[in-house]
Amino acid sequence: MCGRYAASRSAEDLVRLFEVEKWEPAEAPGPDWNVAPTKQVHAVLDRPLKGSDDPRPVRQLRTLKWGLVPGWAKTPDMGVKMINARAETVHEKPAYRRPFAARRCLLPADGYYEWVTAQGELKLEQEGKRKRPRKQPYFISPAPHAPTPHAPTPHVPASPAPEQEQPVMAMAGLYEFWRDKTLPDDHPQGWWATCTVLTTAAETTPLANADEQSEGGPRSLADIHPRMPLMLTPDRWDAWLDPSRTDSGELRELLTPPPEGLLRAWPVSTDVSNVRNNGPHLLKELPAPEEETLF
DNA sequence: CCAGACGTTGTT
DNA sequence: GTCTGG
DNA sequence: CCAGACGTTGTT
DNA sequence: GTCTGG
Repeated sequence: MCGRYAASRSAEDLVRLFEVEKWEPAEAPGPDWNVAPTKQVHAVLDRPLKGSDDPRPVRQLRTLKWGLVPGWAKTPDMGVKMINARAETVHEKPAYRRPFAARRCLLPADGYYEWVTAQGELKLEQEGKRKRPRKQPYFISPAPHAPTPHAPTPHVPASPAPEQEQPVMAMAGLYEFWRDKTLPDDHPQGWWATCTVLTTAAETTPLANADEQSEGGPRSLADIHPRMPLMLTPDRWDAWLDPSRTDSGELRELLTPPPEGLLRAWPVSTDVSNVRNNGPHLLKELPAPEEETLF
């Protein structure tokens, strides 16, 4: 699944990578290495401009709240549960089918986190020997060879071969609007804009960094967790975002998992487990994880 | 007809 | 055990 | 997703 | 809002 991720890129970088035409710098969330449900996140979407007569969709970078609240929800607390949508069933679920048909987005990330609980820890917990099982967090992100957009970099003519930067992980998402009827019509927070992350079956093939991982570590993403966020490679971004696409079958084809072996994973500090911790150090590989019994 | 769900994941 | 906050 | 709370009253 | 279960 995907219940925590990192999104540290600046709005300016995202604008360049996704060829965004319209965005509000004042609304942009700052870099966040510990994005949790209910937080504000960057989203890329194609939509007619707010308050414009022109119906043409415009590529925008907008700020959404993670946890989709369906338009018909009486209270917004439903969003807490709607942080993920299964790609296999998203076209038919009551909460997701409308946004799937009309409100698709990309959620840019550096990568995401998963927690692995060792078998022995659960045993110790039920025996009352441990109050809570220890969990080893992992950070999973696109390997340097993963496809990256070839958008023109402005103001850098004849630049030398671009240094291999960390590819952006564009997660397939849906967004929705919800009206808070307890607030007056003109209230600035009268409308919520929320989103969810699509998931798919985790890969069972070797990790992109399999060679560098220690002997007892995970060999595939499925070793870490049975589900993973659905990453869209750049060749699918336009089609996924295009609101004029309404054919459910065609849209579902876009949700076939990306080529295998694009992602790498490594253990990170348990600092990430507490949402109050933040910073680039959360992504750092643990030199000596205690994982002998994990896999 | 009305009431109630509407979601995903992991665990035993 | 279950809900809330982040 | 994980961590942390889970409650009320009166007093300074 | 819309579907399912009873």
